[in-house]
Amino acid sequence: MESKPKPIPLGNLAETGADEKVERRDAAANRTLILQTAVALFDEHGVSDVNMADIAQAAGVGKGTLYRRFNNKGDLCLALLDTQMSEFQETMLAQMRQMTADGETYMAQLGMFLDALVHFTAVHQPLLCEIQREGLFLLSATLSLPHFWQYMTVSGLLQAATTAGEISPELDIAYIADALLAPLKTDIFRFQREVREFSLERISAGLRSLTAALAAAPS
Amino acid sequence: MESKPKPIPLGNLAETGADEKVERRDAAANRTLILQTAVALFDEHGVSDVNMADIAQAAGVGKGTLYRRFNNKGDLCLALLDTQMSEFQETMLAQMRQMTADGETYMAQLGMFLDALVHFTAVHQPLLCEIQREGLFLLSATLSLPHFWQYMTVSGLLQAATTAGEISPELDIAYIADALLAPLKTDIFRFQREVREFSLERISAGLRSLTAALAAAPS
DNA sequence: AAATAAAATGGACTACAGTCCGTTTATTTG
DNA sequence: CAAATAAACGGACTGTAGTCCATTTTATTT
Repeated sequence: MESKPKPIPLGNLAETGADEKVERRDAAANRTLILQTAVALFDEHGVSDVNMADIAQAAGVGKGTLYRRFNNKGDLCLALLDTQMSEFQETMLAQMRQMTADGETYMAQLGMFLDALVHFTAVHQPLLCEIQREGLFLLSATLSLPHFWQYMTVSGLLQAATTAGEISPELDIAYIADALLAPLKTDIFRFQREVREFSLERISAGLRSLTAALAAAPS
Repeated sequence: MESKPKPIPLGNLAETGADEKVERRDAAANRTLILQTAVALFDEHGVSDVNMADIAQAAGVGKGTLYRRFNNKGDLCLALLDTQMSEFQETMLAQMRQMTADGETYMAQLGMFLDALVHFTAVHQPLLCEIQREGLFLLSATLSLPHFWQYMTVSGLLQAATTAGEISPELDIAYIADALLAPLKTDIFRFQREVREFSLERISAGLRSLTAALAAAPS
């Protein structure tokens, strides 16, 4: 368990190593072609109404080529979200650093993070929905990138809060981190938005009330 | 919003009305035949390794017949779970009545209910997994039966706890009820069990710590 | 520049979900 | 009991995900 007050998620979410073989020129060209085509189709018809065959055809490549780059639609969507996830991450880290400098509590930082995450989830819902449809979530923890770094951030902040005495040391941080993020999984999030018709503010407030309860409970 | 201290979920989960047309004899026979066949196949190969065509063939009926009774695999699994859900429900209601009689708090009852639900989820995980795979969850709130009555129970208890002054009246009960149930959705539950390797006790304890925090926080 | 090896390509192919509709069977009515 | 009607039936059919592999393209070596 990391006990550093400041969690440091991985930098670039897509390529981790340095010894990665360079991609052949035609392959690289096709990757960008596919991504651009996918964006165009998604914009026109909506993410859920576009299938892999459509993308392959529109991009003028075979299905084999498409699947060579992206194992499934979720994988492709993950690639489309990569940049924005990195930016969001950067912004959050900066904000948290600032708040620490301003003497704000870690639980306050957690509240801020969850608020921001609610908005991020709302904005990117269609892509996140596809990303989460796959078993991506299950594969060896490391592989659901979105959940992974969200989890790292939340558990890092909870750990820091524990060390700082803001919450009880009895709490199971690993569990609580998952549990706080659970209602932001797209199926539940969509259910709350579309069926229960909760506003984003209501969802944010609900999550905050949970963190507030944790902070207020006796150790 | 129901403010009764005791939530009363619907009795029989499958058939609600009284004016339901009687099923033709061959249809009824096929339904039981299909269900029995499905159970046998599920037992032999595991729920996830059996598809609808397999079931139809093993039962000696056409796919059309199968789909006429059950819209999809999740629907079929829901039918298989119907009895056990009703029993679980009955047991819980009885237990809660007893606890109320013994002067236990509603939040204590909530803890008990969540504990039991963790075990129920673990035992029936494969079926629940199929049930939740479908958009069943999304359709008009009423239609995800498992979630629906779990939600009714939890929100009912929270409401009662509020009235009894056990938790802050500021809390958004509808939100909290969803949020407490969210980590028991099968994708997250399986992730915690299989990847994080959490024990059932750890999961129960984690949920309890959340309810405890709610109960302990000032109003 | 030609030969070779490795990687990439396209589209046919398999597998499964779910639909459709012409035929059969149970039930009701006369 | 026979005819009429409505429900149920079976399996062919469509649509989509994802795999496979013979062929083509790129990069490397001589």
